[in-house]
Amino acid sequence: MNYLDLQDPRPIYEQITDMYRMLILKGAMKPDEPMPSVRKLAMELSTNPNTVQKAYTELEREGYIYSVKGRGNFVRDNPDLREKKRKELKDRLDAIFKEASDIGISREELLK
Amino acid sequence: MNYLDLQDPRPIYEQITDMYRMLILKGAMKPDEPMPSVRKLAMELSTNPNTVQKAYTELEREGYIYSVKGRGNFVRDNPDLREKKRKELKDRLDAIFKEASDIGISREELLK
Amino acid sequence: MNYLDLQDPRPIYEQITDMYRMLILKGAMKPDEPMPSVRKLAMELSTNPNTVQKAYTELEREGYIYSVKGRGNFVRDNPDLREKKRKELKDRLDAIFKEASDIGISREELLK
Amino acid sequence: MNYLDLQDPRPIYEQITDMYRMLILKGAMKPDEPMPSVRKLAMELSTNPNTVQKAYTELEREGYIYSVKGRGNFVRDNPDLREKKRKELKDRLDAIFKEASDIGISREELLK
DNA sequence: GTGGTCTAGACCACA
DNA sequence: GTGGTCTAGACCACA
Repeated sequence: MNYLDLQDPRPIYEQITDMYRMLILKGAMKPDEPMPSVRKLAMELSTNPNTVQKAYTELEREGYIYSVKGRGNFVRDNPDLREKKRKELKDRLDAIFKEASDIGISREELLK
Repeated sequence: MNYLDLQDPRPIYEQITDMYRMLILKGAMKPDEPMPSVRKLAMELSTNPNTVQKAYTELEREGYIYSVKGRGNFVRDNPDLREKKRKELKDRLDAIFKEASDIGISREELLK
Repeated sequence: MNYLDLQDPRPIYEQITDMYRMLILKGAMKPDEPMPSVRKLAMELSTNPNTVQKAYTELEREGYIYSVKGRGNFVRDNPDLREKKRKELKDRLDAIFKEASDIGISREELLK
Repeated sequence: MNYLDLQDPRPIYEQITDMYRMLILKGAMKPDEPMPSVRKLAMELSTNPNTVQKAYTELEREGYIYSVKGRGNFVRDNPDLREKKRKELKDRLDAIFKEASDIGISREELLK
């Protein structure tokens, strides 16, 4: 089980979303598998339920999970997410290459 | 001269540091060349002098500029900066490759 | 028989009322025809009997069904329901047209 | 100035997003015009700053506004929003027509 | 002054 | 039990 890193400059809710995005994209959590309950995860991470709720709301908005009132949150079956993530990583890669090229460092020099 | 992009989510002081880091690394500003005065740049960017000051303090801390009391700020002659920056870009690149590999996307798939 | 869509954001009891409202208005269920028993439907939908009970109470309140103590629930003979539903749909339609017109989109532009 | 309707079953934060979505789409608020500050709007609506913050976060996510740290929130220049909204209204319209047709009510009967 | 994050705790709807 | 909304209040970064 992963724990939060208080040294990490990212806000707690973002560390939680990042953690579950990876678990879901990696296939470690399968479609329709239940997410930990908001209150339980808050206790496990020694954080506030509102913070977990905020993370879950964000994951739902992004299509990673869905929520059923009174029952809990569940992993969504969303095959597009992987492709979206690939594109996002590709864009970040290109931004780095551009930054490098602006100061005269070539792709090759960076990759080697 | 570049202007600030208010729609950019980065804080203003960071947009300023980023801008001057690039200008210096690129060689567009030479060692010992004077930086614009804090007040003048603040006016040009229609921002708060405190914000420009914060950016300059950060650039000084990173070794990009030096300040002379009563005279202003100047570009520092620092040949290591380019290598430092290359390393930083390389690290960010590797972080992306790791993130990709964690969800089963290879370097090759990302680069093509 | 329709099943519940757990990814549907509507609460389960509402999905049940919606389903039976349609079946009754459509004539797929006739007056005095018995509704499935609360327990049986709960099992079929793998949901909680309390949830089905809540749906039935709502359908009764709206005049779609009537309940006979000890015997179960039955479709009510209620010729006004169709007209009520027509009016409700009409109202929702007008609300959409108003929302559109507020931002300068005409009925015609929306309908085409 | 609009006030909240406590009778309204929608949550407060949603009433706020709905209100500003309309104002922006209608053109009553222009690109780069400042939104009321979180604290000020909270006072005006006699609600909690967190609730306004939640509304603004949602508006930002949907592309209606952008936020500048330390300066405030501003209306975004986003010409796609109107088309998105038109599509959303169209979809809701079609859903009503489908519901009607399922119980034997024609488009014409509903529109007249 | 501005927004953003977080905690503690209440209350509600739903299953 | 579950999630969702809201309040009150603190603290931080930024301009």
